[in-house]
Amino acid sequence: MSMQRCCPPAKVVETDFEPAAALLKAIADPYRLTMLATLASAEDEVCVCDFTDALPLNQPTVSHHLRILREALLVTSDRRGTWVYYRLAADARARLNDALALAFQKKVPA
Amino acid sequence: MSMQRCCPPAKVVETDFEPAAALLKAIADPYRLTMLATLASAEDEVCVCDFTDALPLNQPTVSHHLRILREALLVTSDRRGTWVYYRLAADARARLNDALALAFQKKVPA
DNA sequence: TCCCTGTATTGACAAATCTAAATGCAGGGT
DNA sequence: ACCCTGCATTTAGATTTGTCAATACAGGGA
Repeated sequence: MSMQRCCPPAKVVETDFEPAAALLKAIADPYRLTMLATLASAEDEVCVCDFTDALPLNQPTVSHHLRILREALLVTSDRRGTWVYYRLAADARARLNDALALAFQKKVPA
Repeated sequence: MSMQRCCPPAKVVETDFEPAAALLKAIADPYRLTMLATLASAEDEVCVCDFTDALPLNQPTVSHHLRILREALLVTSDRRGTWVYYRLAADARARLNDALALAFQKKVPA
């Protein structure tokens, strides 16, 4: 005869996780985490030149990673003269926490 | 004459972010976030068939995403008869929080 | 003005990722 | 034994991502 059902059918969540996934993807890279951690640790702006000096990456690659963080609105940039300084966005940590929380929120009680 | 230095040289963090980045990369996908959220919301195991039914993905693709979560140790699987059930790893949330915290920890006071 | 330095962008390439078709495997029913 | 169903793996193709070389741009100094 027919096999039993596998289980009480579980309800697959229907939230749109595209924005959260995009945000998490922006930080899912060792060099970008290094940049974020440096900005967080500095609690102040950091010159691009510090990254190009310290990281084993060419300057365009550093720019590329910073751009990804910038477009995710996790950092802001400020040019003063020849140099460009990056700063952690004020809500960076909160937005990442929220992305995690979105995935891990418990079932809403009916 | 010589230009001034850009700034008091900022100290770029030297932590190894490879593991944290790998963990974050495992969840940086909308479908995998959906799966995690479903497992978290269910607070119980979920049959693979629920995902293949609910998601606009073919079965091998569902298996692929589940494998990535499994290899990141974010979920566990358990076959019972024909069906395979997935469950959120007990420390999944904690490990992700730790990955974030690693990036955002403040400068250690000297 | 011209040059020089720091940063961003463009273009090209290799590697990784996502997806699906085909196939393999495990376990239950007959 | 055989078949059927659910899931995993393999293979292949398209897209995305990370990297660098070359180039462009911005701003300061001479």
